[in-house]
Amino acid sequence: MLELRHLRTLAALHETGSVSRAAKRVHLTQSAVSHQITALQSHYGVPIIQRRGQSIELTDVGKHLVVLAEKVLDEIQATERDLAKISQQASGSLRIVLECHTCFDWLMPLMDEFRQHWPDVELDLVSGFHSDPVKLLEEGGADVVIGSDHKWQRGIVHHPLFRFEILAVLAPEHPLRKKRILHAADFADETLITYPVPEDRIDLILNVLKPAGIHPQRRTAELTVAILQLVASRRGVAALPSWGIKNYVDHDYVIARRIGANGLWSDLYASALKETASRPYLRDFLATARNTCFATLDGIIPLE
Amino acid sequence: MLELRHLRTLAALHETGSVSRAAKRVHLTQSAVSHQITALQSHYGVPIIQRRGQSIELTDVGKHLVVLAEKVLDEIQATERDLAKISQQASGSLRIVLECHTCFDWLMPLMDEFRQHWPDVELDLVSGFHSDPVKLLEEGGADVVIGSDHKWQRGIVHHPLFRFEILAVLAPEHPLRKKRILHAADFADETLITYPVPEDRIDLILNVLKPAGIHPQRRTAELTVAILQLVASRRGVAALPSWGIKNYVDHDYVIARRIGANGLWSDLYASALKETASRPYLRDFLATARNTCFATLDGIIPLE
DNA sequence: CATGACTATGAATATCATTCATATATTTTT
DNA sequence: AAAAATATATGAATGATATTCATAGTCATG
Repeated sequence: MLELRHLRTLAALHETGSVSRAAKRVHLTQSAVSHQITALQSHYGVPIIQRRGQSIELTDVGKHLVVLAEKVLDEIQATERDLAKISQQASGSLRIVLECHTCFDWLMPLMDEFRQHWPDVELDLVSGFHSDPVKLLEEGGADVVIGSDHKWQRGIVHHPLFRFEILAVLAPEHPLRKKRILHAADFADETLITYPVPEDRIDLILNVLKPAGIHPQRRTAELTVAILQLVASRRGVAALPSWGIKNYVDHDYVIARRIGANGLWSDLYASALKETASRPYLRDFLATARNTCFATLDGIIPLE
Repeated sequence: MLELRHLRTLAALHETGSVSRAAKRVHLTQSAVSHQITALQSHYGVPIIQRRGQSIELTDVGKHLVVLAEKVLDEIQATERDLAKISQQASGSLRIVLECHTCFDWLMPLMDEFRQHWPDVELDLVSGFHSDPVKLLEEGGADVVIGSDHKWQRGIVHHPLFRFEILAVLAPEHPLRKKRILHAADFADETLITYPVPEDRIDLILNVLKPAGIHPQRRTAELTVAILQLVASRRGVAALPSWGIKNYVDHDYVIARRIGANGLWSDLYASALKETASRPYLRDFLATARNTCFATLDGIIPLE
């Protein structure tokens, strides 16, 4: 018999277009998802997915079920919000610390949506730079930290959001355009354009350049668009999330190159105090964050 | 985590107003439903039902979940109809044989609804009296029989619908009004008004009067209203399903009395050939039949 | 053609829902 | 008032079945 678990994986299947990625998305093994699919298919007596070489495609029946899944899962989320309101767990504060500057791109629309759903929650973005954001949580100055730190700490829970690739961004006519993959040495004579944060918070420097003993010039800008403008006008190169630059790359405003043979990847977590993490509105925030990210951001991979 | 199974029992809980009846409705034990409730309550951290002495009442939270459940379950049913249409399993015939005359009361609106959902299914009511309706199934003259027969037969499946009580119906000023419970002997000098079917198809005669050697006079009428009119005008007494006479009893047009200490009960099944029973539209028909019956008919009890 | 990435499948395992047995609570009956 | 009947709750045992594990098959790519 049909269960919500099936609808959840169906939705993930649609989002990710792959059994194994969908499995990660719903925190199962690839095998489990495969079994679920076969179970569904034998239940309805018709195929639901079709192998398309590498990845998979949903059949007509599959698509109908996905439509159902999205509708139903949304409705469930909505009534769970209602339940929180009824039981008066719908107020409190949600002060967000953002370690990843580019993330503001997807966070802003998300915050707008959140504000509508939880009008009684005090929503804020904690501005400024914070050397130890987790300390901020403990001191009560913030409620969630969105960043890549996830070392175990007493009383703190880290909710995995997603993994994304950081690409080098160049002007279209930049000499390095001829290389498909860039390495540390390629950055030696470049000016690196970054957000105005310390070196140890920039993955490219921390994980690639510094280990190779390369220390390029730096120049900073506050906004992603500003960085891209500088790159496009050949003032230097940058390293940004693939989804943050997709539009600009698609329009040939800049070009993007992989960094290192396997690429430079970063993981994003939402961290909170154990107690605050159980609040309905925070759970809802995280759920919708994941939903919208997987729906709107290209090339991201589920974590865990 | 919430699953459809929870929503299904929640809906049953709402319909039946009792844990044990809901359990029967979803084919589980009372214990299982009780466990499900406690699981849900601990998941949401709030009570969902409240004991009201004998039966139970849903809390505010519970009611919200029921609303969700009904919406979601309807949507699932609707898309499952769509799936059948896509995979071209939405045509065929549904010819219904009705052994229980009163059932026409709930069957007619159901047929109207069904016709909208399955426009390509040839829907018919097989009229006339049939001594061996199951034979009709095997001969291909009908697709479903709605009646109380459910003895095992090769190739036939009996889907339980519900159990209902058959009450004696009297004119309000009938002398027998003084008795709370009627027994076989009470019918000795009465005229029994029935549908025009053989004696062995009338539960009162078969299970109560004949064993007691009582053979009252009989008079027949085709329609339930006609029978009730005859009863009201003191031409005799009748024995009809409790839900079939509820409106008339509530308006004091007639009165109803239990037959025998434990009452006279009858079970209703929908029987079909094994192969036809697997058709999507037939499964849908049975599901909606149960749904509408439990929603609209008073005093019926889930079977099995 | 070898290698890596993805999916399918049967068997083993683990989880968790359900049942069983029993206790508690409430209403009805005598 | 006590007893019987009816309804629900609960812990332990059971059973079902979803998930994982181990492995083989498929498809792309350099």
